Amino acid sequence: MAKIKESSTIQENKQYAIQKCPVSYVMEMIGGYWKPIIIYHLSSGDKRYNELKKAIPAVTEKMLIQHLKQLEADGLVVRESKPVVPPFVTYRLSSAGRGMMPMINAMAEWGLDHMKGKF
Amino acid sequence: MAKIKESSTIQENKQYAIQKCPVSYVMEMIGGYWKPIIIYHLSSGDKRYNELKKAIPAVTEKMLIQHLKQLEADGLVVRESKPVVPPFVTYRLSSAGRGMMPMINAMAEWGLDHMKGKF
DNA sequence: CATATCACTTACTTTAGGGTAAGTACTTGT
DNA sequence: ACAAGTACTTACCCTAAAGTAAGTGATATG
Repeated sequence: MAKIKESSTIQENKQYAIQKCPVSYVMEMIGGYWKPIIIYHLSSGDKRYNELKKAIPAVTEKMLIQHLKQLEADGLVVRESKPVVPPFVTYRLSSAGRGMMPMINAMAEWGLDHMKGKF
Repeated sequence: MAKIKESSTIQENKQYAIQKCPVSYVMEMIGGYWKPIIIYHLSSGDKRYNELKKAIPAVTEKMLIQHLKQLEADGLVVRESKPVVPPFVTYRLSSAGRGMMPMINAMAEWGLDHMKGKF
């Protein structure tokens, strides 16, 4: 996975933000272009890798798998693979992942309100 | 302000995400490293430019002003300047900005819970 | 008359994230 | 023997976001 140069100011500032600010911490976890969309698709139930791929046609395989790995590493998503050929892999939200649904809904609600010009 | 090459796939995908997904839309607005921190400092009342600068020592002036301009352009923050010398400029949350506090609080709550290992 | 204050600007560099395209392993079906 | 299906990997390139450092304008103050 992409190497990071942990001596850069960018990294230092990011760490600072993530540690000082729980909101930055959240955004670090769900901040990729495709992550909210992946989470949305998983919120309605487990999906196989290929199902996600078809559900989100614009995403490339590299990005899809990269985001899935990150979500898994952050404990938001659980990956389950059956040792068969062809492979059978399913992804689903962990309890932490499901636990963020109220937050996600709050975000979506504000977003929709703001789009519509409320406030 | 930074020019964007709107013909790139990155831009297309971003537009797709922002339009399809209200959560991505929200993150586009509050997704800079410093934006949540700026919003946090403004949530307790108006601040002068210099007060923000002092309150967030690690941010550079370029980033601070850039994020403030974006927040203003997105209607989250209001800028008020008195035509005096030296300048006297204050920033405060707009009603839309204040309207996102419940959402921000939901995010912070989940973030803190997750940091502490809840779920 | 030089320096300080405030709120920015501007030109340039670096880096992390995203994108493209091709390849891998393993087995079943034709 | 060859293609098809599934779930990835890998190597390389491009762009937008972030950072660095210096400069601007208008006035007041010593």
